[in-house]
Amino acid sequence: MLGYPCMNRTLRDREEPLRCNRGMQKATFEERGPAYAADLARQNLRDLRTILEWNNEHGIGFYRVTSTLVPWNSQFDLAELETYDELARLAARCGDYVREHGMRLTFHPDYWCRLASSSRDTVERSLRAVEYHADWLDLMGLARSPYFGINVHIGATYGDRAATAERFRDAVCELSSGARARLTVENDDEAGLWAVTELVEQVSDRVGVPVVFDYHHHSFSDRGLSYREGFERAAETWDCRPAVHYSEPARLHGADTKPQAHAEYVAGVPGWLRDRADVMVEAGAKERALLRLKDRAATAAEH
DNA sequence: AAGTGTCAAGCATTA
DNA sequence: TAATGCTTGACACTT
Repeated sequence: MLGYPCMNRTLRDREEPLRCNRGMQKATFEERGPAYAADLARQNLRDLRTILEWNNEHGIGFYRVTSTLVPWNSQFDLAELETYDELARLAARCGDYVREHGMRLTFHPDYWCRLASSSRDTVERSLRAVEYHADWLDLMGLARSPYFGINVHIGATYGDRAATAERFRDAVCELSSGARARLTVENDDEAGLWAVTELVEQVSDRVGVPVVFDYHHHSFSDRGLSYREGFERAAETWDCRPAVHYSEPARLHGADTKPQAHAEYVAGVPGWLRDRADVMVEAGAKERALLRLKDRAATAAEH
């Protein structure tokens, strides 16, 4: 399966925009509190169902859900919301649809989720972030498996790689069983950060967290492994179908940007990767990049 | 209605 | 020691 992250531009551009990432700034949250967050969450969950239907109708089975699905969820528990039952019903409608159609969802908490931080406060906030993503998956009734993963980066070395890996493993062991069962870890996009091999050896082999192979990031930290070799190392850490990320550098498409920047579209996902994994295509044009790929494939088949 | 500056959270780099 | 980039949309305020 192929997938795309978070925003469906086609549905967002409608007269009545559909989206599942309504949020608010701090001042508004302080003024209006969890009740307003619950109202936005209701609209987000309602639209998520429609986005999933649209995806399915367009042959897209894989989707990354935004972390703003329930805005400000770090500040309250879902269960304490007055509209909890309604949110639970709306979430269940999403999960039911996913299961009925054999689809796959993942989450990707933002870059301040730092489970290996040298600051204990940051670790605790990060643990909390993973937990509330897991709450959402529970609410949807989706399996406690990395198939419905919560994907994070280590994202720093704090000047001591071994100590950082150890803190990450310790944090993994602090998670609830439901959250831990869903956690995945992805290779970083800088040479000095975490490469596939390091994640496999220092995290996955020790505490069983599967490694999400990011094809583009691998080019910054390949440690001498080809793309295929990097993928193979990561694939061994999965006991279900691996999830991987694929994107192409914007530079390859003529943009004058830093090497890490993603292109708007992708020319094509390698067949060997598609055969073995579900591929999250991270392209600026989001779902339109996938539609273009399918279009190209159909055109090629005619010739 | 359209335009603009700013935004919860972390870290590394630079000035 | 303090500012900046990351990556990007969307919020919130101004015109």
